[in-house]
Amino acid sequence: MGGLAIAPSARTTARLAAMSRTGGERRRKVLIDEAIRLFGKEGYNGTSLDAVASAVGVRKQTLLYYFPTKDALLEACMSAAGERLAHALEDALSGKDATWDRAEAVIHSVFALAQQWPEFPAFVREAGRLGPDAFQRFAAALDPLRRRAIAFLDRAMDAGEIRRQDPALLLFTLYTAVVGSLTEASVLRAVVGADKSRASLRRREREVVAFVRSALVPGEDASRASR
Amino acid sequence: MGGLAIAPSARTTARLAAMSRTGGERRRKVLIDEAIRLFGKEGYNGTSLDAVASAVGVRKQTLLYYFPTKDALLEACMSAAGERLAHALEDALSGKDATWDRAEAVIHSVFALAQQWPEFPAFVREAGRLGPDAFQRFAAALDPLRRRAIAFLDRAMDAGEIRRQDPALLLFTLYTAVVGSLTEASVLRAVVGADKSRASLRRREREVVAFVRSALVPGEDASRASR
DNA sequence: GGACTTGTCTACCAAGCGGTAGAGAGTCAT
DNA sequence: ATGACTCTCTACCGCTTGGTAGACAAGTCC
Repeated sequence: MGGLAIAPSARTTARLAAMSRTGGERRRKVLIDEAIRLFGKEGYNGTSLDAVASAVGVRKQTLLYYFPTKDALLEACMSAAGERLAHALEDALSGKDATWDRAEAVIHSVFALAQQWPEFPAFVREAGRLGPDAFQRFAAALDPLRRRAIAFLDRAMDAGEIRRQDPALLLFTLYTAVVGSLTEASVLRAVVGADKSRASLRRREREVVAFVRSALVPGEDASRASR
Repeated sequence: MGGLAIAPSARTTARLAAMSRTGGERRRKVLIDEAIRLFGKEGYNGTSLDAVASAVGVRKQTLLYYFPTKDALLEACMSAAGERLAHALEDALSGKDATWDRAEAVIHSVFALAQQWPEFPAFVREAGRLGPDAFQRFAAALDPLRRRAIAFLDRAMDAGEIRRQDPALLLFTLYTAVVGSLTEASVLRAVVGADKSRASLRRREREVVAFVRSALVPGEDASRASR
C-alpha cells in the first residue's frame, strides 16, 4: 500500500478537509475493512468486488477507482491487517521487560484483537492459504517485530530462562498455536453459537498460554529450578 | 497417478480402454480424489468443475453425470475424507489398550495420513471454513469414533489416569492442535520448500504429542505456573 | 471563468461459471 | 436384433465475474 501522504503536500490538507465527509482516504479505509471482513468470511475467490462495494454503499467502479484490480485490493488488505496487528503488538510490549510478561502480553494482545475484530483471524487464515506471494505483504509489516522477537528469544536462551531451541521455529510454533486456536474458535462459534463463544475464547487463551509455557520452560526434569 | 493418459489421437480406442477400466465406481473415486485435492489447494469457490474434470482427463459433463451439482460433489468429498480418516483411526486403534498408547496412536495416524496424502489437511481446513452445514458431512463419518473417544476419556478420568475435564472440549482441543499444526505445516512447506517439509512434519508431530501429554497429565505440573 | 483534479456514476464487454439437453457409442439381457 | 442401460461426449444457455470507457458533478487553482 502507498503511504498515507499523496504526492502534493500543501493542497492536499485543504482538499482532505473539504472532502473528509466520505471521499478520499477515509473511503479507502472503509473499503479495506469491508474487504477484510468478506475475504475472511467468504474467502478471496468467494468474494466479488460488487459484494465489497455494495456493502459500503458504493458501486463497484468506485471501488475500482481506489484499487485498480482485485489483487491490489487484496494487497492493501494484507498490509492493513499486518500493520494493525503490528501496532497492537507494539502497544502490548511497551513497558514490559520480563521474559514471561512479554510472551504473555503478545498472546493476550492477539486474543484481544481477535475479540474486538472477529474477522481478523479468519482473514489471516485465508491469507496463509493464498500462498506465500500474497502472504508476504502481511508478513512484511510484522518483520521488524519478528526480528526483535528472535533476538529477544536468543538472549533469553543464552540466559537460560527458556529452553534452547531454534528461535525461528519456536516463533512459528507460537504462530501456529495462536492462529490455529483462534480460527478453530471461529468454527466453534459457528457450531455452538455466539453467546458461548466469548467464554470459549477466553478459555482458549488460557490453553494457549499453558501450551506456550510448556514450550518455553527449560528442561522437563530441571523445570522446577526455572524460577 | 493411475495410468489413464488419454492421447489426443486414437480417441475411439482410448475411450474403449477408459470405459472398461475406469468407468463407473472407479471413475467416481478418482473424481472425488481430484476434487479433494483442488478444493484443498484452491478452495471450493476457486475450483471450477472444469478444472476437476479435465485434471482427470474427462469433460465437465462427465463429472456432472456422477455428481449432479457442485454441491453434491463437495458432499461426496466430505464423506469420503471423513471415512478415510475414520478407517485410518480404527486401524491405528486396533490392538492398543493403554490410555497413552491410544492417544499417541490417534495422533500418529493422523500425521501419517497427512504425510501420504498432503492434500487432506488443507481440505479439512477448507471444510471447516465452509460452515457447519457442509462440515457435518465430514464429521458424521467420525461421529461413532467421537462417541467412543468421549466414553473412553470419561472412563480414564474416572480411573484417575488423566486430568478431570470436559471430554468433548478436550477432544475439540486435540482437534485444534492437530489440524492447526498440520495446516500451518502446509504453509511452512510453501515457504521453506518441499525438501525440508517432511522433517518439519515429524517435528511438529513430536510437539503435538508433548502438548497433548501436558493436557492429559493429571494434577501436579500439568500447567506449571512458576511465575 | 476556464483548465484541471477528484470522486462517483451508468453502460458495457469478454470470459468463465454451473448447469441443461440430448446425441452417440458400447454393453447386456431377452 | 432389439430395446434398455451405462457412460461420455458436443452444443448451448443464462448468469456472474473482473475490468474498461467515458460521462458528469463538485471543488481547486490560477
